[in-house]
Amino acid sequence: MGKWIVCAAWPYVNAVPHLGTLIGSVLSADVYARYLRLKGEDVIFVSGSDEHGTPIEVEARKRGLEPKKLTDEVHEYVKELFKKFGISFSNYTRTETQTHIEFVREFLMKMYENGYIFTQDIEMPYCPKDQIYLPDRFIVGECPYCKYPHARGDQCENCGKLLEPTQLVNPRCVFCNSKPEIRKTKHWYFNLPKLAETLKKFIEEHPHFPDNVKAFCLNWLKEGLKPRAVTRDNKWGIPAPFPGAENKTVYVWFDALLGYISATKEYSEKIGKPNLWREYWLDKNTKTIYFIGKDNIPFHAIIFPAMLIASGEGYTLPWQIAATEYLTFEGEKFSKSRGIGVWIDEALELMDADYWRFTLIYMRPEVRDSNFTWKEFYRIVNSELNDAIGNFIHRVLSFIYKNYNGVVPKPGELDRVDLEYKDKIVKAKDKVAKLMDNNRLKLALNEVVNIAREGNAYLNTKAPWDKIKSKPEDAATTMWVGVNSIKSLAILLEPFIPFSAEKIWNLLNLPGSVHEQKWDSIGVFDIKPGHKINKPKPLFRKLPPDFLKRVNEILVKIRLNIKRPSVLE
RNA sequence: AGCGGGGUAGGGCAGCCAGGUAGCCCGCGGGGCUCAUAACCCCGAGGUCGGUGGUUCAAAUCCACCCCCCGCUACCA
Repeated sequence: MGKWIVCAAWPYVNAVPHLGTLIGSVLSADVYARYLRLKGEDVIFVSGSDEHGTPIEVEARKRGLEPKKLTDEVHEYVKELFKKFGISFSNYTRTETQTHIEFVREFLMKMYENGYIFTQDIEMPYCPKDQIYLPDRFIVGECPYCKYPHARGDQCENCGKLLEPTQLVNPRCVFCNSKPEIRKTKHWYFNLPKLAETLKKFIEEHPHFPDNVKAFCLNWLKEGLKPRAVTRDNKWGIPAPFPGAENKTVYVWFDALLGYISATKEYSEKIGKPNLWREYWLDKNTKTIYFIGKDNIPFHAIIFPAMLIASGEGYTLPWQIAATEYLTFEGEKFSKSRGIGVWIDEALELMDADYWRFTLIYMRPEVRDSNFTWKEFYRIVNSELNDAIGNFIHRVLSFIYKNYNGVVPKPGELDRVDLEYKDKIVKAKDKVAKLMDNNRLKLALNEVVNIAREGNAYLNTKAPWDKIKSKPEDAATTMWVGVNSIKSLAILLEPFIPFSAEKIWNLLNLPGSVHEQKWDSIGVFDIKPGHKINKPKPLFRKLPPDFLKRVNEILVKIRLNIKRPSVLE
């Protein structure tokens, strides 16, 4: 048994997360954390709301609110949604907690004391009307190359050229359209180049990072690391701890990444063992795994390890980075402003959590972007979840219920077909585990569905509905194998669809909870003859044939009626 | 533009790192079954594996170039 910290990227709470955010970080991490627990590992699973930074400050200002008021409400709302999705966090917190703020300030001071922080004056565009310094992309103007009038300060979306804000013709503040002026300001920088060699070694010699993460990072390193500003002139954020930096705040990335540690610390405090977090984070044998989207790789594979090293405290460095590609929605990018996509609160109004968990993992963008379509959603719910899994379970349980009064019959000797099916389940235990270990959650789930498919084929081959008349002992054997395989199936399904797995456990009338079972008990057929099961009822319902025609209309209604925090209206 | 990843039957995906007559699910055509939620099972049709060239006895797999999609390019997070 080993110590694990499972980390899910912190959702930025300027809005309700959409399905892509869910599958990329929080949901994938939950599946993995649940799997580890079944394996008997010692797991702390953390995440939280990332609530600082310019976009939130601006979003709040637009609504005439204090940023804290905005994030207070959105945080509570999102936290509750994740609970409904069955995300089994040890601690889901936020970056505005006292624990986090103090931790970040102390941590950055250690980096400072160790000589990794220096200051530099730079010139930044400043909006005199809004009284904020403007990041490049918050300045718009005409592209000097293609004359596109809405080019951003970092890049023209029309011609794709990379730009400097000073190149824009007629530059304007994206919020109020005033002309930005250039002001000089002092900032505190993290001396990344100082760690270039150490980081190169860390990544090159890393035994677990996937090839794409390695290649990406080594390329970054090859081009040379640049110092990175740790401070911002924003009002909203954690006050920078450095001497002379009293009016600055901490750049949101240096704050959010440390949340993984501070959330563990807070968890320790909550359970009354305030020093427990050290036993995890300061132990080199603790495995930390980060579930993130592909855009986040450099922050987790380079900047975060660099910070951990610079602190000099001996924190355990990332053990694995499980980066997903992107989920698109009906062929387009999710877009809040254009209303493209489904947001996780709306999703729950439409279907229960397990339907989403199942379909999203089934579509998980593991090696390339994948596309969410309602057609595919409909197909996966109806043919995979319902027909393959739900129906297999229901056929076995209702057969036992009707023919044996719900009592598991006494099996005869297992024949070749019985043994072959049992063997498939035993093999699936290792097959699924191996895929999970390699972060191929989608393929792992597919293997689990295969067990149900094989189960259906097994039933057809054995035809207990005939045998119960001609050779009752054989029908009894089939049902004993069937009910035991369903027990294994429940455990295999637990990481993916925990609510339904628990329902199966209850239908089987087994003691305790499926969540507390052991992975190694998969393939162990220990339900004894004479065991009484509960009255079966179908686990899932199918989407109606007109679903695809009606889904947009349904969604419109959901959007009209949904109760979001007032700050988001 | 540079760097990274991807392009495999109508749809969704695996195989590629360790080359050996292309595999899974859905859909489609045919058959079977009737325990089960019109569910289940079996058989079949359907692909010159983005393009071109190369290495090799043999290339989806290795190499080169090209086309298309996605991401990153350090002050969005």
